[in-house]
Amino acid sequence: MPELPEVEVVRRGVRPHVVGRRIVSEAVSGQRLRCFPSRRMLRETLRGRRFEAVERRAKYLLFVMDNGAVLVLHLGMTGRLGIFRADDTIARHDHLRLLLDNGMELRFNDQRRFGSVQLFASAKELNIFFAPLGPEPFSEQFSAPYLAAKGAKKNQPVKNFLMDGRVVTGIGNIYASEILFKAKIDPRTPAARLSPAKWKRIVESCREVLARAIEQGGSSIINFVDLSGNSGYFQNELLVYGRGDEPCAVCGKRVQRIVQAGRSTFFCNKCQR
DNA sequence: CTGTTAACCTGAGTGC
DNA sequence: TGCACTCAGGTTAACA
Repeated sequence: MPELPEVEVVRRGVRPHVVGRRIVSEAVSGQRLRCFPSRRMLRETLRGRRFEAVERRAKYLLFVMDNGAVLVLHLGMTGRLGIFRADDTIARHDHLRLLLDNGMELRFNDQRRFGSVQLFASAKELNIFFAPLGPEPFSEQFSAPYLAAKGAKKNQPVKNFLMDGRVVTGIGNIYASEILFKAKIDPRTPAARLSPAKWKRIVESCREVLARAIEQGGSSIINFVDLSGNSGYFQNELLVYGRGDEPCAVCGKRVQRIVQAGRSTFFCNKCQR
């Protein structure tokens, strides 16, 4: 589920609940996630530590602790974070619970277990892990010339190119379709065939679509909710995603659904060339 | 190297 | 009520 906007909404929601608080104890489900630190590692690194900051890189949430360690969460497709009272009922798929020094508990729930939990001892270790990642969409480095250079020899469809975290981070299956609709570019176009002007439209559309989605609290397609359990609103503004066979909002022609690299892509073959 | 497929999981929805 | 099947916001190893 969560792409950049949803992860950013979660970050903004969780930050005021944890920064300045100390971790009293940790509890885990024992269920297998994509990555999960050992109980011992969790205890030794986190117990008694205070949260100093909550940051985001790509679709990862970074909890920076006062000992320099960083707890890194990835929400996968169905991951959620919530703040609960310690005596609130534990839900199915609550995989990590961190009891805070104010009696509240930060809980990470992930139904499909595609999410991950990682611990890094320092920012240096973290940087090694993040080294392969491309730039953030809102960074200066992310520009039309950058994309043109990166895509110069790629025959890969531009939609899949944009979803590659080594190219640019945070764009997933929903926003890739929305961004290309806004930029009026056919998602099947090989990256190498895009003109500088089209790359420029892509960069602008990325920023506009993602910024608007953050403003609207993200998109709730199946189960995304923020820290307070509220849905986002951006799903109401999705122009093509999930609208196969519906009329295009701009020209009225039917929106197409195709499959690219195993994922659904939605687009208007009249508006997007 | 490049690009696609399958696999990792659970659960909701559909059609019979 | 049940069964078989499809699909879902991500990532990544394996494959051609």
